[in-house]
Amino acid sequence: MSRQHAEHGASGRPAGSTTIRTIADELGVHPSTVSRALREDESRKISAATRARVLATAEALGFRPNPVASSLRTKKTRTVGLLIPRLADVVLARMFEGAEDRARQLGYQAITTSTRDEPGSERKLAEGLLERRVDGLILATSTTGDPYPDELERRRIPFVLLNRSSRDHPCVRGDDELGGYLATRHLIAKGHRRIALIAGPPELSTTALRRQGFERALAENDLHSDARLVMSSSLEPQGGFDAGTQLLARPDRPTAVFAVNDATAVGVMAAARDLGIRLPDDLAVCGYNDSDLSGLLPIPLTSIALPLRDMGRAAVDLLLARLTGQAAESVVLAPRLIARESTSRPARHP
Amino acid sequence: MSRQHAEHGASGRPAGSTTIRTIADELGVHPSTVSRALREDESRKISAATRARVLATAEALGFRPNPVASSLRTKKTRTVGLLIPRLADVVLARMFEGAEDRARQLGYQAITTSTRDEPGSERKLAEGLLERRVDGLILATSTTGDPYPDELERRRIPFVLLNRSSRDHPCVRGDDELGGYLATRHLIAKGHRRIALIAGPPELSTTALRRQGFERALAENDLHSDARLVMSSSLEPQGGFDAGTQLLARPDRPTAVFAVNDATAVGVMAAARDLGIRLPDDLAVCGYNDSDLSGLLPIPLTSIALPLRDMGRAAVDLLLARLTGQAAESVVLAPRLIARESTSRPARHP
DNA sequence: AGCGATAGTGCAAACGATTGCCCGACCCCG
DNA sequence: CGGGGTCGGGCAATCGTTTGCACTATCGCT
Repeated sequence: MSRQHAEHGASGRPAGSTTIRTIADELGVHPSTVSRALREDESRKISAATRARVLATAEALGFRPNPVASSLRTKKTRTVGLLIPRLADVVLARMFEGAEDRARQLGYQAITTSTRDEPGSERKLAEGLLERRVDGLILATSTTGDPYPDELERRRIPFVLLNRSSRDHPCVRGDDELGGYLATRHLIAKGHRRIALIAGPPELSTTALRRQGFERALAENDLHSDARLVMSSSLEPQGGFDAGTQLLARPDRPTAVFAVNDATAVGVMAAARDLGIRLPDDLAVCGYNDSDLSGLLPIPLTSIALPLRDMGRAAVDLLLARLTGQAAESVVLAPRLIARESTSRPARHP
Repeated sequence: MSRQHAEHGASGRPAGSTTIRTIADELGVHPSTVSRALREDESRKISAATRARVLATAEALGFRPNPVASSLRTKKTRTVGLLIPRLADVVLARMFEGAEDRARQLGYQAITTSTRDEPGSERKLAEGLLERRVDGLILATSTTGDPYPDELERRRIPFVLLNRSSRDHPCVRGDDELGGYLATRHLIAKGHRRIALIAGPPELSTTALRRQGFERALAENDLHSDARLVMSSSLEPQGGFDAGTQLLARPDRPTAVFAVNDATAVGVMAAARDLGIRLPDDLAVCGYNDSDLSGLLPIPLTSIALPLRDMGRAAVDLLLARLTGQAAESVVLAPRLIARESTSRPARHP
């Protein structure tokens, strides 16, 4: 209440100037009493009257509890670490937004770092977060052979996987097998029989499962899977462009392409353009993720939509469940096909 | 050294099990000695011999200092808060990556939250970060009338602005006036005389300055700025589409459009397509930011490139300079025009 | 030889919150 | 009136690190 405090306008005193002790002195009670009064939970050890007084002067003094002190004592930081491959990837960014949002709702802070897909950086960065004493980790980075989740398990460090699964660690992901199936079935329904797959990198669960769905759809329709029509690639547009250029230069080129993400699908479209192949008449293309660009391309792109934001949210929920020792069931969310112009024409067989 | 420690494999003991005190006991010295030995800086108050011994057993015991305890004592968290409008925006995400990277290099942790462009959320989220005791803030969210930076200044809270400037607060940004000028001059050089501007929201320094550059280029070439060819818009593709649809439906429609970002430029291209206007012959389009999509569109988009990652880095450097009380000069980085097919044809005047 | 400087450590008090334990007051009831 | 129970709150230790201060050798210098 002194004059020096009055300077700090709208937002009260500078953060940290008033502590639990200031309040205690003001009221002539013990700091521990203040502490208990401030946290509801404490099994009714505080009279309603003093609690009210504490709350009132806390408010009046603009008290902001110091989470650092609290963390030191409780050994909980109310912080979760989120590791993702690249932030500039729209898909991951959206999951991040969901996660960050949900974490904040629950009184947690999400802290995120991107591994840039550099080898070994997943582990290094995760350890960095652990040194900062995050309560748990969300990994959106793991690959199929990745030993790191196993190690975390052994070390009893709470974590969940996001988007990409590995072994049977708790994971929140889309149903990629189903997504691949839906995409391919859609193309088959349009009459396509020579369907290529831009498969992405093989060591990711996402791409591997989309491929399985692709093959299941082919098999169900008595189409043989032609290994020459399945191309590994990066997940960047350039990868789609390179693979697409090879595929489309073949004499018996495919009439449809399923690309495991939108970025490579865009690359394929660019390759087609350079080869003078017109969409959607001469070639159908289906992507994955339904990034916000899909609908705005000159030829709007058919794609598989995933509830990305919900996935981020669910990952946080799952992790927090693990933190409180509850049973943590993996979550698999359903994808949805969004049909657009890029697959609008029936196949024209040569 | 006991057996229970041996279980934890590759990464040493569980984080937090060995403290400075463990080491002190092991060596028969006082904890304060260990503390001093571990931090180089300490003005040579420790003999090389004991330092070596401390370092050795710290290593052997897998000691990881607890930053929470350290923060409590020093009142520094080595953490900076970064506020950005939307993470799913490629431009911002790239700046974020730069910032996060640089922060880590310097022993800091960047923690990021996105405001989703919701009104009032900048302030609310920033205060949340401050309650978490971040050492400083990087705001990529401020608008021209925004009172929040002024308030932070009054409260003596260290911060810098990123991308968008406000008053003369310390800021790292691209030279948007120059960028707007370069884009427009490029279009003029192609022979265009009726050039429209998709201006974005007027309350951002970025868009306002790009517009100023646009008008300077026109004035230098004795072209009058036609208010009917300047359209406010959102920064989303939809905004470009709407504005573009209006502009291009005019009988005396422009032969070129400068859109203040790539997303709206894509929207304009979509509008042109719907109206049967062909690019690049009937219409030239120039965007801004050179997002990685620009080069992959069916008609690759001419755009203005900014060193986004460097901007993120520079913002961290600037903030840290302020934190250590050094002079903090704002940084303005130069943009670069990347000419592509969307502006490849000379203007054809009706 | 004497004396001040200095290097190297130890000591203990912080930092701000949490929490197990204890204690006094009061109530209820036989 | 006494005993057990409950309620409300105080006490002090604790989390792990940092840092001002005090102390003791050792060293250099006159």
